Order: sequence, then structure tokens, then C-alpha cells
Amino acid sequence: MQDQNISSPTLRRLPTYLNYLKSLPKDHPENISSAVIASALGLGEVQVRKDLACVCNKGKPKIGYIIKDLINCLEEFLGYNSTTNAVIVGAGKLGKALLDYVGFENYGLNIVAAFDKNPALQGKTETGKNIYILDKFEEVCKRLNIKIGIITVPAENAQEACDLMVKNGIVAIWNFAPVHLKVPDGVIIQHENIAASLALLSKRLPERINA
Amino acid sequence: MQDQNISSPTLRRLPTYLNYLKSLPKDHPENISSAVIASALGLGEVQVRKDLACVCNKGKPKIGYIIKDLINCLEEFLGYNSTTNAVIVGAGKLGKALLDYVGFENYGLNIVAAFDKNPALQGKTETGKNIYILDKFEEVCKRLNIKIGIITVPAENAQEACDLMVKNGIVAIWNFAPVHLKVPDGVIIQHENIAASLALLSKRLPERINA
DNA sequence: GTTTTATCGATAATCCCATATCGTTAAAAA
DNA sequence: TTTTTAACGATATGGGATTATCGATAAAAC
Repeated sequence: MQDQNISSPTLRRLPTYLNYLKSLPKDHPENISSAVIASALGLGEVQVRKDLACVCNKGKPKIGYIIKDLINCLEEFLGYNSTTNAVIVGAGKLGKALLDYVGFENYGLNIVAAFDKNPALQGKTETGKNIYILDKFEEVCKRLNIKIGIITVPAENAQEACDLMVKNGIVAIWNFAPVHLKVPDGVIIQHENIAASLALLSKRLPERINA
Repeated sequence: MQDQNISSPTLRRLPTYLNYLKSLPKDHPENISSAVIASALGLGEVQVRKDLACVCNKGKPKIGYIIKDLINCLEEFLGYNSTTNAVIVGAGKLGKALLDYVGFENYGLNIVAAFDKNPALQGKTETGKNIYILDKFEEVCKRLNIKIGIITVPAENAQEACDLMVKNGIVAIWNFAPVHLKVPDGVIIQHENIAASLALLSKRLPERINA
């Protein structure tokens, strides 16, 4: 159970374990082995053990892991118990979809509002979240002490959105625009690259498929 | 310029190069060096050269790469010139957003329709794409010879959506549901895991930030 | 109580990706 | 024409992640 120093691949797998464990039927035995998890998720069993050891070294010989404990450890570790506030810049389709997506609550993320420089977009979404004009950004961020920003503006505006966030004390940025962003040291960028995933998918196709 | 056998990390970076090159101003010199690209994208220059060598070994000493040629090579390689048809299963918010997202055309992907088992969702979206009842799935897929499927149903229905796709000849699946899918050999899965990205972002925060 | 067995944890080996180094080349300068 | 130089390509090195192996342990069986 060592915090920090967890590799990115491991970190990315942790939510998968959690989802799987939570999806098990109520009448499942209260314990589970790494081999079962591995086979269900298409991973190696050694890898599963190593990953789980990072968050919860409670595995026991002949028994495996207690599911309930594992779930707790994972949720605790991933910060799903406490929520963190975040804001969105860019209230286009994607921005609005993220703003209204209720699933983030399960992941400890609370998106409080979105901002857009287009005044016509001001108002409330169907779930009651606010969309503000971009001028309000500084005030809201300062007041709520926002540390996480989500960028859903077009590529050409992404860097300025990013700079605005950094200027207002945001230290972690989730970027959905397909451009590389320059940030000072200490600010973290997580790039969500849909084109990259698509490239992987296309190139893995058995042969070129043209409709 | 060796097809196949390209590493995943490299493949994921290729669209980034392309985006960057296409974003250069019109009056930019017609050539560019790996060092310039590297610095703009926050990568190593050796890495840039190695990546580009996979799609286009046209770099010349003292000159670098001809931007126009590079763009052509990348688009060709990534299949952005020819379009492939795809369908969506799951016409909730995410499904509809993807269905109406025009950007995919630039990536050589044409989403022809979405399907949902909820009959109330039938109709046309604002961009004129069709949403069908799931019963129509087989007919449409067969008729259009669809090979790529996108899954945007809730986790608990993802496997059945997947099975339906496989049964109807789909060989590449882009999965937005947070579960592992079992598919026979020969079918490719690309998992889009938003929770995983979020986990990375949260854990990289300088310290735990609770609002 | 002893033996067997399922399962974990730790160490070791392998593999893959990123980085560094070095030689090569072709344009520009002298 | 020769030299210099900016840039590439190829080979070598290093580090991180996955996979394999082995010993340890605790429950179950005898």
C-alpha cells in the first residue's frame, strides 16, 4: 500500500478493477482470487496481484482478496470518497455533455460550472448547472478555490484557455482539444486524445476496410 | 515507411504531428526540422524522427522535412483520405454527441447511424443522422457492410451490444463503456476509459485537494 | 497433527519504449 | 572545389513495465 510512485499503466487499470468488483452479483462469495479477476479482465494474474498490492496488501493464501475490503481500498485510493470541484472552459457540445454527465460524481469529481466566451450560451443546463460568460472565470475560480480545469474549446483557443486557467491557480488540466499545451512546472496536463484512440483502432484492423 | 509493426505509443502520437503540421501558418517555410516539431509538442527530437520514419522516410539533412509531403504521408497512413463507415449502439447523450460530431469526417470515419433498444429515441438528430430501434441493427449492418462499431450503452449492456456486433460481422469495436469486453480472436477492441484518465489526473495532483 | 493445495508476495528475467551517441549526408559557405 | 554545418538515420544504452519463476503461507483435507 504505497502511495505515489505508482506507474501510469497501473493507475489506469485501477478503475477497471473497481468497476469489475462492483459489478459482481450480490450472491458472489465474499472473496476472490487474482486469477479470477485476471481472466475476467483479460490480464495476467501476476499483474493483477502487483497492481492490487499498490493499494491494498491484504491478499491471503488460499483465500485471495476480500471483495468488500478491496473495493474500499480502491475507492479510497482513487479519491472517489471525497469530491473535488472542477470547471469547464468551452460550452459547446462536448463541454455541455461533460457538464451534464452525472457519472463523474462516482469518480469524486464535481463539475461546478462551464464558461464560454460566447454570451449566447449563458444560462442553465438541463441538470441545472451554470454556464457563465468567460469574464466570470476569475471570480468563480477564486471564490470556489478551483484546482481542476477541463478544456473543451476548439484547438485554436485551447492554449489561451489553458493560460487563463494557470493564471487563476488551476494546477490540473484535463485537455480534450487535440493540441499540445504549454504549462509551467507544477501544472499537470492530462490529454484526452480521441484521434489517437481512433488511430489505434483503425490501424489494428485486419486489413484496410473501405466502405 | 514500414506498415504494421508500429508501436502503440508511436501510433498515438501520429495524429498529434498531423494536427500540429496542419496548424502551421500559411507563410511558414515549406520545410521543418524534427527539433522544431519536438519542442512545439514537448517531445524528444530523436523520438520525433523515429516516429516520422515509420510513415515517411523523406527527411533530408540540413533541410528537415517538407511539410506538405509529411502531411500527405500522415493522412495517407492514418487512413484519413478514405472513409470507413461505422455504427453506434447506444443513443444516450454520449452516443448522440458522437453521432453528431462532425470532426470524425477528418479522421476518415463516417458514423452512419445509431441504434438503441429504447423505441422512444428513434428519429433523426439535428445533423440528420438516423437513430434506429435496435431490431434494425442486423439489416443495416449487412446492407452497408459495416465493420466498425461504437459502444455507448451503460456498462451492464455493453457485453450484449458487443456480442450483437460480433455476430453481425463487425471486426473493430470502440468501447466507451467502463467494462472489459470478451470478443473472439480477430475482433479488435479499443477501450476508451474516461475514468482511467481521471485517475491519472487526480493522482498526479501535487497534493490531495479537497474542496 | 500432518499433509496437501490454493493462492499470494518477492525476486529474477525478458521485453519494449525512450533516450543518447555517433556516423552520414546534402546544402551552404568559403 | 573544399570546408563547414545543420539535420537526419542507425546503432547502442538505459529504464520501466510485463511476464515468469520460486518460495512462503494459511486454509482445508486427511
